[in-house]
Amino acid sequence: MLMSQLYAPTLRETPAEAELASHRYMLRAGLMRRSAAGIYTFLPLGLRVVRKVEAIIREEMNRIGGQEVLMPIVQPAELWQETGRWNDYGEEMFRLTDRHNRQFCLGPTHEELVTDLVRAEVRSYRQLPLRLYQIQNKYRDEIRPRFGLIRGREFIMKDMYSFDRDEAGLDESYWACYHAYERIFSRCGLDVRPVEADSGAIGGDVTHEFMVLADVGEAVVLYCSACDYAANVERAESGKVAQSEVPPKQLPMEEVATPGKTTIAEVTEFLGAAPQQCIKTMIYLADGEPVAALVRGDHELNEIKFQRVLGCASLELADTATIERVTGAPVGFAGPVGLRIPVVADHAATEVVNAVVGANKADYHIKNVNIGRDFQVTRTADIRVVVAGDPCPKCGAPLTSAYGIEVGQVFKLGTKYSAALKATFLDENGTEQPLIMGCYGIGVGRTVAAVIEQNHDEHGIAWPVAIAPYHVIVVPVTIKDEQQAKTAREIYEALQRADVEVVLDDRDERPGVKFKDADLIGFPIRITVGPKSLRKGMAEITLRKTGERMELPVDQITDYVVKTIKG
RNA sequence: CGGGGCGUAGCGCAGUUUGGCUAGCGCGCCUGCCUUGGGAGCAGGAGGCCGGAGGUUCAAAUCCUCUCGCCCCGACCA
Repeated sequence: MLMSQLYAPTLRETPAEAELASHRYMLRAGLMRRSAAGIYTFLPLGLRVVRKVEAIIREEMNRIGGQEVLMPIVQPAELWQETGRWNDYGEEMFRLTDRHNRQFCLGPTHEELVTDLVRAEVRSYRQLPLRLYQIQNKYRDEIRPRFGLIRGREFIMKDMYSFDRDEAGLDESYWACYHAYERIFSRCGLDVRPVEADSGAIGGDVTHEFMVLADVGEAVVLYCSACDYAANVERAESGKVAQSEVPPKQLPMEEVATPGKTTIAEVTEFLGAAPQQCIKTMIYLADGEPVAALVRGDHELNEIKFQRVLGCASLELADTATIERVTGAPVGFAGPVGLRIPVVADHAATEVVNAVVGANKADYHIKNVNIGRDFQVTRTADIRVVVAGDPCPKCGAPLTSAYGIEVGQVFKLGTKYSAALKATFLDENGTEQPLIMGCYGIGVGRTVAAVIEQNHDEHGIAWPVAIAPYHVIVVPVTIKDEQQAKTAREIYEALQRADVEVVLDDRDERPGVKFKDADLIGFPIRITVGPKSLRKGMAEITLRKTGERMELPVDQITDYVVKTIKG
């Protein structure tokens, strides 16, 4: 490809819309352009990268027995109504109506479609396991699209769906995919960490997310430095915190006036108590019924864990009226003493001796409250947000926290969709069974963005060879110099014959411009043909990632390049 | 959805408070000269219904109303 012909409009200045390195460089290097909020056009260079990531994904999916299909973007409402997700998905679903007033959505995912497809054809255990995947655009009307490809409303996603006859089969599918993902991301040049995660609205119980650790990530992950424990903050658990050996003596309860002090910060300051000495009481509505959650004052409640503990379908903070009704006090003075609703306490909250709690009475708190003596809890569970420094639940070593970009997720779905959609098969005994499903997604665009986050410097992108849009750019310092132009052309053609993906920068630009563009776009290898080396019959090779340079005789360039990109 | 900010040339911005005669600057783009190892220089040039609609006025990028779009922060943790 000739640079003069390549549609890669590079920008000297950063477009105002871009915050992250990946977003900035994808625009500046001419990989993509924005069409609407969270919706992008891929330009030739960007598309080449996307296609390469997809190719790697296809290879690894095929390798574990995946078969590619292509399902529609536009999906009928009926299927989604069958599983209940037409309502459950809410505002995030792009919906449309056709001329006959029939309702459709732009698929945010394809569980319904694929299950519908399979239920019609799969009858027997002999047809299992079945692993189908597809790569295509999906749509979610994100509340706030941002960060370029990382949180878009239209995005390219690979999804695989597995259908097995039993749990053991599902387990096999799941781990086959897990390991395929490790290979995929590693081949893309990413440093990825699989973490235990929450399954959220999709359903199912076992799930891992594949996280690219990066400061700009949207998700928080906790991982252990001593063992292999790693989890999304939504799921992360904490080990037992060591208690002091001699528990302090329990003191008598004492009501204290705390006028207008409704937050932990205000109360601790006013009373001169430590936040760890307080127990926060929060009133929630679980499927409409009030329930109280207790966490230590310096801890935060993890709603996702709390909801899992309660096993309820909906969970939200109670409204002011409900709080006043169940506690008898305005917001800010709730406490466990005398509460007549179910109370769930976090483990750490139950260990506070002589705690400060709300008095369920306006402008009062109670000091020296003790569990067992002064109040009872319905149950104790792990319901708080784990933070860095908390002990690892597996080995007790302190956990570290980091931000991550989620590039993939694997789920064990079980029978949630097959049961709802009556996708069944007959086992050896002739008994009808629901298919056991798993689903496995990779955000393709997000993966590209994540690669840039992990592979860039102040000059631009430094692509890993495996997904670089082109491997090599040949830059004659002065195209008007006949000797340089001729040699550059020869090198370019020799590389093409060797199946190297190469661009010749044939533009009549000053060298600085060409070097800057080469660095910005991020070709892994640059071959400079200039007067200095050419006099000696040589050309210069520069490796983008390391900045390493060397001179090589012109006729050895091809061999060197081939070896470098293969190895 | 709440808060904040922004829409003026392909990109980055000034001008808007205090309305005023030809709407500017830098980069990019086109032509020519010159230059060629890290985004050169000179000269000439093209390109804008000032996001859109309505209103006020002798006069609107500027004031008023409505609308559309985009960016950032937040979304209940007593």
